[in-house]
Amino acid sequence: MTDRLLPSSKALTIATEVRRRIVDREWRQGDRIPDEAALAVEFGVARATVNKALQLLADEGLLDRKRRAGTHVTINPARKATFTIPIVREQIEAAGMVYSHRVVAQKIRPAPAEIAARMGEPEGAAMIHLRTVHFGDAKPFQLEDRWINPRAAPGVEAVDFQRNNPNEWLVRNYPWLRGQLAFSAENADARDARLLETRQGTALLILQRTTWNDLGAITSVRLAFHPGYCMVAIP
Amino acid sequence: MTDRLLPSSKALTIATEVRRRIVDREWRQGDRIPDEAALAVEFGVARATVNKALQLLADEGLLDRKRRAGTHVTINPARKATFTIPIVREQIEAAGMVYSHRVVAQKIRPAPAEIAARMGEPEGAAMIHLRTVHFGDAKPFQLEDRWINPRAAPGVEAVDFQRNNPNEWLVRNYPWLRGQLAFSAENADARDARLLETRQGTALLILQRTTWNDLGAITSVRLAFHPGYCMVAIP
DNA sequence: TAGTGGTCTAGACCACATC
DNA sequence: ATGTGGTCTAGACCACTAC
Repeated sequence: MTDRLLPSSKALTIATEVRRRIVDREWRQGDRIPDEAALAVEFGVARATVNKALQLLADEGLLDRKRRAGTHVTINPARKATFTIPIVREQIEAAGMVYSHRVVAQKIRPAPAEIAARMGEPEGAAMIHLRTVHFGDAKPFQLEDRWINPRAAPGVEAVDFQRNNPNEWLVRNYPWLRGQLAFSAENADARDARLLETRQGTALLILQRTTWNDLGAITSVRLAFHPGYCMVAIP
Repeated sequence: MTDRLLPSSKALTIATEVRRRIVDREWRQGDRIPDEAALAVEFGVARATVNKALQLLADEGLLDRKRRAGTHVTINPARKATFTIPIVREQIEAAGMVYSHRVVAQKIRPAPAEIAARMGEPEGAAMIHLRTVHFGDAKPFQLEDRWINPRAAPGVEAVDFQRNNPNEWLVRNYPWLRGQLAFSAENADARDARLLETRQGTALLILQRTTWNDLGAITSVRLAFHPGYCMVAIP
């Protein structure tokens, strides 16, 4: 009854088995489980292998591990979900549509207070402001409102963003060290509605992202997805 | 200039240094980096330690690793973000507010087609349907519309959800093996608006989640957050 | 077919927190 | 004080795949 596709490594096999014992309630929430040495004997592997398996489950949030106290099944497992930060072009092409984009505005402007604060840069710093619509099969898919800090991304002033997707250019040329990312929902304003070809007031999924490298904030962007868009994560 | 807080382990130190080389463009997108053996010599550690560091960066999406082909800096790094699946009570209490909840509806009902399909259960299967409002300082924070499958969570019929927060009870008693999770935005309908004390049409962030264990789908829930709510992730 | 990463082992030492 | 996990090492064998 417990047979499934076998994970390909010993560590994964052990992780799967331990997960099963937890899900099947052989080991209950709060229980202390056998220590690494004991499990190593039980499974006939080295302790390092058990350690790898249990660290995996601890990362998933299923186990709490502490030196000396041992390993316990998490009582209130606030588990984690991961999602891949989407690249519009790939998203659209993966859906079998033809990708295109149009830059509807590009200007060098002083950063407004809100953006400057979010990026940790002085208010009024000169930045590139871009508004881009991304299309799938000529239907608006995503609206991008981006500020780029030339001091953290030298050379960016010379880029032709009609040819180069701004996100792809940045990510390829200026990898980031640290980022922040938030989801929210907003009612479409007049401009959102016009560019996304929908009605004002429609609920839009908003993804707000800011990234930094050694030199400071690279870029801060607000992505508004077309109505009905759904972003899936993998817990 | 590159001095930062030192990571506490050799593997993390190496990961940090390799990340720095990528961010500082010593190693460019698409470049092949030295193999594990070479880096082990350079850093004066065992190959296993380098392996651990590089696997970490590969998980982050910064490196592509293939046997025989070596390790390359990812060309178009679609990096990952993780967020902790929130537990309402903790969220509210962490914000310094007083948590409370009210079950506004609880019934055993046949699963409607959409829910059954999402859960992979037969249409019309008897399930518990719950509607709960979660409050922070008596202000509506989150609206929960949940279906629970008693066949995957035996004993659930007897639980008093006025006393036990449904999510906490389930998560403590029936850990899940597999889950699905999606974000979207919806305009508040009449009921959403009434329960969240807002206006109809307001944009709401929606989190839709379904979880499974060995016995089948445990629960499927739609969480609607109060207007303006923002969910933060850690890339 | 040979070079690369993936994984495992046996052993070791250490840090930490509980007992 | 002592038992637990955290980490590292040196060595080994294997799987994959680019050459």
